[in-house]
Amino acid sequence: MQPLHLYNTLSRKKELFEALNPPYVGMYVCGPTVYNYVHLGNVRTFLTFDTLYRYLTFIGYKVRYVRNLTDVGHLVGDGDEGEDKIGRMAKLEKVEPMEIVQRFTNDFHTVMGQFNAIPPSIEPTATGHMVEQIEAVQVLLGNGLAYESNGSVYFDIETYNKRGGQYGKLSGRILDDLLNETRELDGQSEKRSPLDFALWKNASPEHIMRWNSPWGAGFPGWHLECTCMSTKYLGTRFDIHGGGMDLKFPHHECEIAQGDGLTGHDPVRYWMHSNMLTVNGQKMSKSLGNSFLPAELFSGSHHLLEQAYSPMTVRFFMLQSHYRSTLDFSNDALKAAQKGYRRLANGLRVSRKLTYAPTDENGPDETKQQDIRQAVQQFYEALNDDLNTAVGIAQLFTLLKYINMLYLNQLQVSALGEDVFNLLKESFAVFMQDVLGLLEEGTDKQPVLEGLLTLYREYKEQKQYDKVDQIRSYFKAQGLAIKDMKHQIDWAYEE
RNA sequence: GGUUCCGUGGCCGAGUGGCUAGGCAGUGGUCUGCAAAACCUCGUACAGCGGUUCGAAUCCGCUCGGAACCUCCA
Repeated sequence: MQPLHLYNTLSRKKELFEALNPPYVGMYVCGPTVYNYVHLGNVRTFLTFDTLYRYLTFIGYKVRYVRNLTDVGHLVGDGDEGEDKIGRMAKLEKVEPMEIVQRFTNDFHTVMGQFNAIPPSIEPTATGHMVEQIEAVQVLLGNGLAYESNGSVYFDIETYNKRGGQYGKLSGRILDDLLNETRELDGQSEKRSPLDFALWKNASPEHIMRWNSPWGAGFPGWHLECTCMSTKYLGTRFDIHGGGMDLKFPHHECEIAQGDGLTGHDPVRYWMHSNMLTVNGQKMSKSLGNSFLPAELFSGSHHLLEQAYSPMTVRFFMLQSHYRSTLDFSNDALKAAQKGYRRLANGLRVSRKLTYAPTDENGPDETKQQDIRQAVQQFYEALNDDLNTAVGIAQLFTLLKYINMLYLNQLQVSALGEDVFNLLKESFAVFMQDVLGLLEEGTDKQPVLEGLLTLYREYKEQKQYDKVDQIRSYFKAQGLAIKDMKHQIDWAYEE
């Protein structure tokens, strides 16, 4: 079997994944700026890396997963000018900046929980690492890779590149082109070059988020926090750095330059980027006005949504595509995903009831055994191939078919043999729940349903079809279906 | 304009030289009080043109169409 390969943005190739210090893996993912609600596009990135985290753990790595919260330094508008996003919200609402941070941090955690994302091992904040950031600026000033100007400190890209740095190598940009294309902006005169980015910004008197520093009161630049927090918790060399594609330039480019300037090398071994969620072919973003919030999705209350969709439907929808492809949101696609997910969820429910209790003397069917073994094998192959969850899910549907056949007595357990039966049952549950993070929804209602079903069986026995139909309508209203099978009666998730 | 990427059957979406991905919808069947569910069956699609090759959706070139980044965004 092919071992795990991951696509490295830096080399533009799928590379064999070799942990720097096995069995440990360090993974850093750029988290949200907590100045507003996360929208569905943001969620895609976090679910991608949640799946990677799950899979790495599943195949035996001990992963330290660090995902930060940006609670200062991310500015509105152009480049290094403009208001702090959180500071602006705080002013608008006349509250403390930390109230803004707390509110949207809470929301973010709630939302990620709804999507069944595992919390990271460490979730550091920029404001909590002011000392580290100031120290980093001092080191870069000492190196001659940064310069102070009017109480602000900028990274000197020209010097960095003269010393062998390759600013632009991650995003495939050439320095001269960047210089020619960069718009001259007002107020950038304190920079030596328009490409230079802020490590520390002088705070104007009305700026409410400010910290004392050797250069006066100010605040850290957005790029610096990730460098400081990733290397603090994962070391000066760590395995994986992830984020959305739109962070490649300039954010991750700047991180490489900072990390290189501080440690003498890029701390990151594998750079990974997840692609965008689009709506009608265009990137979902707040500025385009085509974004919607998870809460709106769950309630269906948005003009782009024809109905409500559950968190697991959305998770399944996202996993059906590859993380490096753009994924276009549409109601038709979501509805299809909902049905597909519900079939799987039903399989999960049903598979728990299956036991190995052969009732005949027939021997195993080698073709079927082989089919199941192969599907299990191909699941690993798919995930090992740069986390190809789409192909992994295809295997799940192969396994589902056998689970359904066993459940409906269309196939006898003896045809599989005990080993393959157990492989089928366990693999399906583990792949779906542990690796892909797809849970069965609405399990709390199940006792009530079971009670109704008992009544249903009685009425059916007595051929009281009007009452039978009544119960069936009730189930239908809950989005469930009653199934009358040869040997038993059960319910299932339907539309 | 520069950089990168994409264009797959009714819809979504994998696949990157020969081997049916998968899901949803649709067809016919088995089963059934009627249904539903489940299972079986059926779809020869790869933007267009040219080239390389024994063979291309997959490689190369051109054309058309779309996107992301280059300015805050996961």
